[in-house]
Amino acid sequence: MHALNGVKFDPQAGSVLHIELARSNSRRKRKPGSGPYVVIDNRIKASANTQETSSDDGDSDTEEPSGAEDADASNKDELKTVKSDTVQDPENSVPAANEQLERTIDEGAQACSTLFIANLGPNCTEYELKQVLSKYPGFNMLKIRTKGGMPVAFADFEQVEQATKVMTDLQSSLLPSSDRGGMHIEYARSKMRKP
DNA sequence: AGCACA
Repeated sequence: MHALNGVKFDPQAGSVLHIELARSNSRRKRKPGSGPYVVIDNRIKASANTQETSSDDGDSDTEEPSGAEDADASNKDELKTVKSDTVQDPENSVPAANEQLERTIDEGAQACSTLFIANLGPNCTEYELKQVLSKYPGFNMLKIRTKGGMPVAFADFEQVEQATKVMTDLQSSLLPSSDRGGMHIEYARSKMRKP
């Protein structure tokens, strides 16, 4: 099949590559060993290909008296090198100095009163983590969620500074249940962000 | 790197 296609079309036409790829894709559509049900799909693809190839078919057209078929440049595909010379930086303008009272270790995250704790041990319990966090002032509540893999925790505090204190203090610290290194603490991701 | 509840 593919050999016939390559011979039939002239290499000067840029559409050859496109047609060959389409036919090869239709061939790959056949699922090996799937059974006779695939025949319907093959028919549909074959009819579609016939319609596509009929337009570029090399039949001699006597309908047009001018006969300027060679001058038709629709099939010519010139290789154009697309260059983006001017790179516009979208965030070039710095609006103002950040008025953050707290110097955040992770500058990318927005400070908030809820901490996101990850890199916990596989069997880290909420009780164990709560015992550590409850030593700090302003501790509100703790939730542990186990989504398939490793558990993650959310610790909420009264004030942002209190959460920051806990984050900087317990950062990379090991729990008795930790076996994958110290826990990783960030500010919890909030839907409310500065525009 | 991995971000849920209300």
